[in-house]
Amino acid sequence: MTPLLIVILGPTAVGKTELTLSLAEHYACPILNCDSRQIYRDMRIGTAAPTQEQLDRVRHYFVGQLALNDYYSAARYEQEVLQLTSQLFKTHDTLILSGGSMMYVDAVCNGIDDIPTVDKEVRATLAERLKNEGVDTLLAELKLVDPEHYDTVDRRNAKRVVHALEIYYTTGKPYSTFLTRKTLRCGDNSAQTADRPFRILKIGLERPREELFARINARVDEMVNSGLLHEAMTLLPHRQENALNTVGYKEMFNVLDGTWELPMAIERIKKNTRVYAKKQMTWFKHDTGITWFHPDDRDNIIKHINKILTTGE
RNA sequence: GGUGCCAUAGAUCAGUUGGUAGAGCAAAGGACUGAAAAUCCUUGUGUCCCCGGUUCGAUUCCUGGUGGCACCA
Repeated sequence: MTPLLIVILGPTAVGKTELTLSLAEHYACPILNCDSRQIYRDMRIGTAAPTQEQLDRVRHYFVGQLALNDYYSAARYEQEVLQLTSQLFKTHDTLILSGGSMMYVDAVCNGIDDIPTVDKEVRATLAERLKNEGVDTLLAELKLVDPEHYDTVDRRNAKRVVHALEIYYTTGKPYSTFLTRKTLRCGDNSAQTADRPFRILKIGLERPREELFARINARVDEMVNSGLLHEAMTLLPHRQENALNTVGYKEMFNVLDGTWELPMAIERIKKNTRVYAKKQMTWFKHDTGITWFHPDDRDNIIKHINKILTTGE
C-alpha cells in the first residue's frame, strides 16, 4: 500500500493545531508542521506556535528549530520534508502535514522549480542599488538581460524584479530559463504535479468569515495577555531579520519605538491578521484538490480519511 | 425655555461662489516559483436629516420641523 500524507491546511486561527493533534493521536503518527514562522525559535507567542504541552502530546517536526537569522525557503522546506518522509514512512503508513504557509504547502504537494539560492553578496548589492538607483533602473536592466521575464513580471513589485536580477547575477543565466512549470500553485490546470512516493490527501479547514474573524480577534487578545509585547521586546535587536517581518511583531516594534500606542498596535495586528487570512483563502480557493470541512466536523474528516486509506492505491 | 453651531459613504469629515459629490481610515476583490505571516495591484451612488419656498435646476440659499452638541437661564 502506498503511504499517505494527509495535508491539513486553512487560514490562520481556523483551528488547525487542535484538530491536527487530535488526528495525529487517532492515527498514531507525527506532525510535520508547515508554517514559515513557527519554524523559528523564540517567536512562540506571536506565531501561535504549538505549546510545550501540545508538543509533548505528539512528535512535531519543523517547529522552533531555526535561529532568527537562519536562511530558509519554501524549496528548502520541500527538500527537508521529502527527506524526512522517506524516513518516517518506513515506520508509518500515514503522516500529517499541517499548516497555512501556502507556498510551502504547494512546494511539497506540487514541487517547485530548481532555482539556485541567491548569493549573499549579490543580494546585498542589489538591495543597495534598489535603494540608491530605484526600481526603474533595475527594470531597464532586467529588460536587457531577461526580456522574457521582463514581459511577465509584476513590474510594480520591486521584490520580484530584484529577485530575477539576483538570480541572473548569481548564475549568469536569465531567471526565466530556470522556470519549467507555468505556475507554482496547485489546482491550476497548467500545474504539474510532482511525482511523489506517497499519496497526498488535502483537507481544507474553513469557517464562516465572521466566525473566523472573531477567533482571530480573540486570539490576538490572548497573545497580548500572554506577553506578546514582552516577547517583541526580547526580539527587538533582531528586528531586521526577515523572520521578524511578521504580523504581530512589526506592530509591537512600533509600540516599543514609541510611535504607536498599544491599543492602536493591537487593532492593527487584528486587521493585518484578517488580511493575511483572506490572502490564504484566496490562494487555497484555486486548489480543486482540496476537500473542505469545518474544524468541528472531526468525525466526517476521519471518515473521509479512512475512505481514502481503505482504497489502498 | 433662549441663543449659537452641526446634520454628506460603515464611522470621521471635506466640498459644491446653486448644475445631484470626494479624502484618509475601515471594508471588499485579485496576483503570487528559494525572503511568502513577505511583496505587489484593483475597487468609493451615497434618500448629501425631513416638509415646504425661491429657481430652468437645491445637497448647496430661505422658512419651518426633527435630532445632536455647546453656552445662557
